[in-house]
Amino acid sequence: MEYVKELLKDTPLKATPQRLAILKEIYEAGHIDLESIYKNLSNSFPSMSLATVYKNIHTLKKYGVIKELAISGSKSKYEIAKQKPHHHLICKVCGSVIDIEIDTSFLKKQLKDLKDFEVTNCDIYCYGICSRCKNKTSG
Amino acid sequence: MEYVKELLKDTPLKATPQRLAILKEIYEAGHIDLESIYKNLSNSFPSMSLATVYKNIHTLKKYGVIKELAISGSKSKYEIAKQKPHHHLICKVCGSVIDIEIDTSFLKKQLKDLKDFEVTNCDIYCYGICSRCKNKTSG
DNA sequence: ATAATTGCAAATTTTTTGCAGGTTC
DNA sequence: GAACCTGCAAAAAATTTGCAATTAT
Repeated sequence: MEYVKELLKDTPLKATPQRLAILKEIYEAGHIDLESIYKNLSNSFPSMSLATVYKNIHTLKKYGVIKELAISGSKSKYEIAKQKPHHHLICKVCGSVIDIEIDTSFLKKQLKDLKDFEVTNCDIYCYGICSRCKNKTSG
Repeated sequence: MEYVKELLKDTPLKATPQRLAILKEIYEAGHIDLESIYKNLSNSFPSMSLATVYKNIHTLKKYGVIKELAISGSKSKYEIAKQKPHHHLICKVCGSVIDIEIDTSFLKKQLKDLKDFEVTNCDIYCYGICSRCKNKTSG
């Protein structure tokens, strides 16, 4: 619980048990959608209301504690924001998300000189099939 | 209208006036969200129902005629799928989307040898501020 | 003590569905 | 004429809101 509490230290947000439980869920899952957070917590935290999850996702995103991954064709997933810069592999079959480090110096080079747009950050989503699903299909 | 009709030729989809109007709207807008399609068409096509827009977006996406851009923090936008490969600049202020061609050879090189994932395609979303919004802010 | 947060229930918004009538190929 | 598509209205799902009671700092 201490790790997730740390995540709030630069924000005005209070460390309520509900909020910490939500953060812990995201932290442990790596990437998780809102409804799954709620369902998973319903066991360990029966009083948790869905509205609280919504409100927290909104607030945590607003303060940059978590980051939303908007995934084409399925629900958004959330991850802890403060991590080493990385991008994402997304399995088209099972929907799982895997972090990947990509050297983006080439990209920055290409974007630096745009004259009608000033880029601050890029998200790279790589779609394909994970080894687990691939083995199921071909095996 | 002929251009958008062409887009359906490799699919089993019928060229209804509603469907063509939706495609034309997406084609002309470049990138547009579902509700805007409906609202824009409500003038020129008063009988168009929202359910028809939903059903068409779903079907057109399924057959690869259009592509969904999942944008973190706002509604998905749709674009015509058959275009020269490109990626997207997204203005954080006004939400506008601009196509950009990026040389992704660097990326492919890095993704080719992953052993636990087989990448089929990548989407690059570059966030920042467009010149129009920048001029408003600083001017 | 103060301001923020929760949980609930209700309201709102978004998306899906079933079906009768009409249309495309 | 067969299969598909539309529009409507209703249903279902997702998200937001207001507020009284509670809790963190």
